[in-house]
Amino acid sequence: MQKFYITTPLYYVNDKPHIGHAFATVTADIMARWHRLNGEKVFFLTGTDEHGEKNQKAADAKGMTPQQYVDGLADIYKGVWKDLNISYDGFVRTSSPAHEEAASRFVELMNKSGDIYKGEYEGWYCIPDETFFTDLQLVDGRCPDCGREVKKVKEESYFFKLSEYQQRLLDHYASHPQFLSPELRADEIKNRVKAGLKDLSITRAAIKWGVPFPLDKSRTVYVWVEALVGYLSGIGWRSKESEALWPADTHLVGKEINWFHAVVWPAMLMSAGLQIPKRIFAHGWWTVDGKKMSKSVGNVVDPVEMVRKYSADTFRYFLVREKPISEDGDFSEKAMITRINGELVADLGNLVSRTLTLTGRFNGPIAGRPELESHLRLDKITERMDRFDPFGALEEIWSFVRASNKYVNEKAPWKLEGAELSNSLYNLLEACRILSILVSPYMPETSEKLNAQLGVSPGTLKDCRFMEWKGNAVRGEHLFRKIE
RNA sequence: AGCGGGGUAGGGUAGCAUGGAGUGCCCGCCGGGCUCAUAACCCGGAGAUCGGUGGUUCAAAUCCACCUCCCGCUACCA
Repeated sequence: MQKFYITTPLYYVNDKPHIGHAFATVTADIMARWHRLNGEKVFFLTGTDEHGEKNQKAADAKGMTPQQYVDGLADIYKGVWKDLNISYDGFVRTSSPAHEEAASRFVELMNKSGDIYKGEYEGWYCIPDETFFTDLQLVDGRCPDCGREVKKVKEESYFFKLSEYQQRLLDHYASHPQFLSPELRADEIKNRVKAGLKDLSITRAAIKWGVPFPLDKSRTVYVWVEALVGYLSGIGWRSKESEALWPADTHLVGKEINWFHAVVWPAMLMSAGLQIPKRIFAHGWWTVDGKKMSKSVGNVVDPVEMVRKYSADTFRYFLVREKPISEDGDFSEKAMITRINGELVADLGNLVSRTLTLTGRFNGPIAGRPELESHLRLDKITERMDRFDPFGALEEIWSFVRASNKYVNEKAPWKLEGAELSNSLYNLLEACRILSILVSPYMPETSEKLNAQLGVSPGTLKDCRFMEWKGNAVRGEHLFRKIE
């Protein structure tokens, strides 16, 4: 059986999830559900990145231990994913003992390869922000975040010989064109790697809330290096199951963390002697009402509120329908309402509604010839999904919805009777049944409702063709409520 | 500054690699049809000097050069 292992980023838990987190997680969920429909052995991992100074300080301020503090945050994430109907198979937390052990073991493997050495890190440090910057990042010699003065700091540190992997990385990119996805991000990474790689400092002396560095327990492992290992610890690295799942098929990541996944992570895996994931897919960002989302502007979109207001299915639908996964796009409730009323209510909901009303008026057996089948482009839908394009697949699915609505107008079943009426109903009912399957990764609850009204059991991709009608259709409530 | 991406009807996009009538899609607008359907559905129409200038060519949204505007990334900030 074919397997499919997909991950979301392990979210840094400095706050509750916003639309960006929801977008990545919903997208990964849709892909996971799609591959399950295809009969594959799927493992869908998400989780939280919980170490680092920020969490330690936040915990101190609340008089809690860091562990207590991040426990609460991890629960918030899990709660939101439940609200959004996320079907994850694993949830990895970087503060868990299993993860710490895995991270430690990983560092030891890198060390065995001779890729770790002790050196000195030098950088510009902004004391109030507690952040290091490189020469390039400074703005007029000052902190790019707060504009205050920075201080040159030297710190003893262990390094990973990232620079030695330049050629192997470039070779890998060349021989695995899909690895850097989407294409428009590929050159960005290739050119930067071509320009040369610096070794990566992988320990922190000052940060206590982290995984102890195995070669020198007075330090902790740099959070990034450690968090990446979460993709292994999250599937129980070195267990039988993890052997069958690795390498990951897709790491879905935000474009801002593409570097770590497309450069640092494969180099680390090469060093540790492990296989490289098949695809790193960098997704785009959301603006909100045309503006960059930020707390200070106060336009942060809360997914929980959207679910409460519009339902999980409609919010999920909007997130993947409004823009291509790889592009940036704008979120507004107005745009969402337009999509709900126009595409869900008027296209899909209306198709089901008119089909079931017409069916309800007919008493005879339902059978016919597949006249609508040529409008169903399952090959195109599958091709889009294979390219990690659930947005494009939705376009194809909707062209079938439109063709079906058109079929109703052309056939005018209300004027037909007998075998011709039966034939038109057959086509519409089969179209609805197939649509229910195709839409299920995006809107699982809607698919269930539709199946119940059609009187059919959930199908798989194999059932997405016109067969004999075997359902028992009874008109029920509207699938979607129009937003006035 | 370096590297990368982009500027196509009122808005959003596809098309560009392999040049061939401004061709497609969604929203909005105008008109018509239908009456099964949540005034939903279907058909038709208006609306674009394809960011600008110059070049290559019989022919440029598409290729080349320059200009201009917007955006992203720039590694120890997760």
